[in-house]
Amino acid sequence: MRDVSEASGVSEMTVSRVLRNRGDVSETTRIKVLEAARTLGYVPNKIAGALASQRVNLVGVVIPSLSNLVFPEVLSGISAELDETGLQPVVGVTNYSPAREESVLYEMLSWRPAGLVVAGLEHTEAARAMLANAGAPVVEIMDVDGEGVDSVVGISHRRAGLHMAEAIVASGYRRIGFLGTKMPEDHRARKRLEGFREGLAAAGLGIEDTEFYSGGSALLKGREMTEAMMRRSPDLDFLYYSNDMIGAGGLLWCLEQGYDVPGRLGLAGFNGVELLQGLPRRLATMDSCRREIGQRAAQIIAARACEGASADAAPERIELEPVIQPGDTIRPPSRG
Amino acid sequence: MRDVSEASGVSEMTVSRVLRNRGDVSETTRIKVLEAARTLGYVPNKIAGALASQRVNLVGVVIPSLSNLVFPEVLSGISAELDETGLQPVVGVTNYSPAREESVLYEMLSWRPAGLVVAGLEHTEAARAMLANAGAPVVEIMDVDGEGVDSVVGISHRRAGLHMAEAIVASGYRRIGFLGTKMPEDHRARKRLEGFREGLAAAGLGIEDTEFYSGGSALLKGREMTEAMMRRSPDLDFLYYSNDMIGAGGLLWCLEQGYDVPGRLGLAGFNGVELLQGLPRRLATMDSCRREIGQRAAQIIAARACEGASADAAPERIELEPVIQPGDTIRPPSRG
DNA sequence: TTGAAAGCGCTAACAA
DNA sequence: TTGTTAGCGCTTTCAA
Repeated sequence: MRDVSEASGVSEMTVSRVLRNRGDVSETTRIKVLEAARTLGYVPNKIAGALASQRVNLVGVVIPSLSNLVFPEVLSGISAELDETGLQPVVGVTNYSPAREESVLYEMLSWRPAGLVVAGLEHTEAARAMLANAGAPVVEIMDVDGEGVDSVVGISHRRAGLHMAEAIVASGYRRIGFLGTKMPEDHRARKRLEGFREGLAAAGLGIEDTEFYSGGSALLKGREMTEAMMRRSPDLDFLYYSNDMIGAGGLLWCLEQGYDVPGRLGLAGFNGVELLQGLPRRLATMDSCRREIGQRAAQIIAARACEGASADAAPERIELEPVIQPGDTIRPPSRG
Repeated sequence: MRDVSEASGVSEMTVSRVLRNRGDVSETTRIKVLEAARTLGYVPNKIAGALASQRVNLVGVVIPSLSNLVFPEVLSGISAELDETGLQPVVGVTNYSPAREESVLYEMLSWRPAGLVVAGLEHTEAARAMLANAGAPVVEIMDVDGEGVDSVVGISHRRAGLHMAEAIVASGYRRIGFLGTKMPEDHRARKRLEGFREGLAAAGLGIEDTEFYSGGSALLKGREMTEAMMRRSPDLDFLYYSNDMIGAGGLLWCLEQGYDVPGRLGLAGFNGVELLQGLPRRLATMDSCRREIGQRAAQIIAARACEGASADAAPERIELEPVIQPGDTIRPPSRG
């Protein structure tokens, strides 16, 4: 900035004011400064600015993975929403490891971000403590089944599973298999499964067979697991998949095998991914509201960051309602 | 830090040394400081640290989109590689807009990042100037067809298109349609198409019909465009898609219609996405080396950032070789 | 092995 | 409308 100040013959303070559109500056000096800045290719140093003003335009976003389509979509919602506010997302990936989450959080907090968006409600004790003392708005996203540190935006995965179970039962299916990921740290998938079991139990039913995978092409795994399960338990009349990709793989396999879907065999996934629209049949699913979750979380951060209302603002708690999209792979509910 | 210093009865300077594992510090004080830091929940302020040391552990990553599967994969490669180096990616999304790219770059440079990874070689003049004067290693990724500002890691999309054309011609296909995105700013898709035309021209052929889309579910668009094209130009014997998702949609449609694939009609996409593995037939494609591109770019940044060898290090230029994966939707080359 | 002084590049607060 | 002063929280450099 010193250079700009000298080149324009204006004090550093006034240069600073021009560059931030702050305070009253005469049009004459404004132009002088801007011109000097441009010809010098001056880029302000936000590190110094942030240190001096105690204001940072960075928002930390902590997610488990980038490979799982779902998180880029959330991130995309966040990024789009923040764009208009001058805030910048900084992404940290935990690979579903609580320990890594802890260190990613520590790293982020050392930049004194304007806000923090973290996937999930389950954290180590140390991570929770950091979030509680972050001195910035924190939004935990994707899940509302549990206690948040500050604000929470998400859906109830437990109820998502429950409702899907009810829909399946209402359609007259009785012998049900479950296929999912082998991920002890995927708490949302676990909660869906728990809710699902609960919903079946209410009708006196249970899951008759399960199949889990990890890694590899989800579409392919869906095929393989479906084949394995139907060979092992040919009497099943419904398969519930923990995500749409494996569900899509299962659907393709079933169609190739000539199964009567949804008559003889019903199928459902989870997430409501765009991909499903191009399949030969639309897989039943449930929208997980990913993009909207990202947007709402970003809005909360932005609102808190812009107003000086950090400490006194009450935590928000937004529960979105995932809706069942029956598609073509579940029978209509049986009457009476 | 002042608190830690007081609580441990050690000078701020020594606290700083302990917290950074720098210089010789007696085990006694080390423990005292660490303990004080832990009980106080102290998180160092990297803003102040960066300002004082003129060192930042942030790496700017500028990509056009997060919705297009491809970029999260690149990002994932970058993130994985940086993890081990203590560097942190900061993502900026341009939505394929050169003007937005310019402002995202400006924003990033104001944080004085340790390095910059930018998708593509096409930038506004101002953006180029910023990159050239970034004072940090810059890696332009995905594309090598053109001049880079500093280092470049990618593939030749022109040659990718060219080679696919050669393979198609070699397999005896003659009446070829092209289906792609309607995106003037997607220079890589444009270059592939140019290379493709060139390859066909070398055999005295041309593209007989084209179809472009924008927005919506790529799989579904692939179906719709394929149907439209085959109704309009039923004599086509090959369809080249600018990405695998629309190719997959096209493949599903063709199979449903009972087309003899690859006998009567050949198909090929681009990217080599994992998804293809679970389709009824493997779509011919070409690996775009996305993850490796991200990794290599991150390696270059990391190497430059760690050594003090910023200014003097020669730019690297890494061209990866995409390989055709013929899958099941292109005939074997016809003999002699 | 430890500490003291100076200052990184900017902005808040106040003065002119 | 503009300028001056002080200092953000750390690290570099030098001295002890």
